[in-house]
Amino acid sequence: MAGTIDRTRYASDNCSVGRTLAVVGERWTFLVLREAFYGQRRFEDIQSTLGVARNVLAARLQTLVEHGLLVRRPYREPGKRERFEYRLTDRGTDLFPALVALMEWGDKHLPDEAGPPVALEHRDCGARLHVELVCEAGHRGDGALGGLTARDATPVPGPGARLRDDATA
Amino acid sequence: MAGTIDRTRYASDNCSVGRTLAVVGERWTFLVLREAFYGQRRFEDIQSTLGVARNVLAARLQTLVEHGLLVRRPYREPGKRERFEYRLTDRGTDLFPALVALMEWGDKHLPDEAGPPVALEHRDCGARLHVELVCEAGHRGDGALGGLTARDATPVPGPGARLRDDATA
DNA sequence: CCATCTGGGTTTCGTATCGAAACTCAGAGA
DNA sequence: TCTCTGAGTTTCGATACGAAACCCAGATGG
Repeated sequence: MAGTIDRTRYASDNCSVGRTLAVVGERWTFLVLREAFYGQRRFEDIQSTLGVARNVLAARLQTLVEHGLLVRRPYREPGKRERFEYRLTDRGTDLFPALVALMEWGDKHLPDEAGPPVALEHRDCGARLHVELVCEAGHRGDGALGGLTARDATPVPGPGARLRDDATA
Repeated sequence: MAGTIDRTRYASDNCSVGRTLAVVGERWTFLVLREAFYGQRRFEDIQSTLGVARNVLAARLQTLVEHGLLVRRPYREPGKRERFEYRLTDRGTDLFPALVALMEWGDKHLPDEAGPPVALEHRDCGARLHVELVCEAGHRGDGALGGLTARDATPVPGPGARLRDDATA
């Protein structure tokens, strides 16, 4: 894994991690998405369970809508006036593996004495779900589930890699 | 996936996602870790490739060391004085799947016209690596690689789940 | 043995973001 | 008409961030 993206040659400012974090890297964004994954859709519900400041929540919801991770859509309960709720789009649900990866790291390295507060079950069979690094060729690693680790990975410059302005020829 | 953690009953402040983000959720932290995964170890190198302010980099490195994701260790090049470098610990490399998940989301949803700037290869066989949601029972999904999606996942309260203070009996 | 260079930071100070609490707004119900 | 409610917006003090200057210690050169 080490040393395989030569930073004396390749720029770092067009990285997909950086671009992703520009969208979801602010303080409360992932927690808002977590609540969305748990089915929370309304401003008041998210605000009260999360305890986030209302102006900050408004700002986060707005940028998530702008970037297409949530859609703001009207709803109306009987006898109530029309209001708005926020629902995950496919773009939003695609971030689920990242959220689960963060959760699993916390479960392992910052454990609550009582155990994990949330577990993920396969809807169809009830077994536990995990995030894993897998090889397209189907090779398995040493992990409990056969997942690979960072030590099995070699990052290589892809087609979108750009040279640094000051790269030596 | 929807509505399965009842937030009128369960507290949100002991979530593993939240605890993880308290450690790695600040602005530059993931980018510092990314450079660490690419083999960068020295303050000057990280600072110049990332363009982060030096005081902020110093602060991020310090909290990553405090939380055990990096170790600060001395090194000495011949004819130079002793200096320090930062190396990933196992605790740090365990965050690799989260980083890859963020990268893959960016590759898919915020693509560079030229393609991904970085690809991951399996060190042993050269095939591409990906992050996937997998079922412990081995069930496969519809994805290209058989990975599951958020829609296959049901979050359920785990042993560490705590009731809200104001939860109704 | 004095000056300079270098890696790895710390200080200072101005700007941007966050958090808490108060305020707004519109439509439903009494 | 008065009040309630969900969904925000405004205001203002407290943090965090960014740029640039400064510092420190041990090579290295003259």
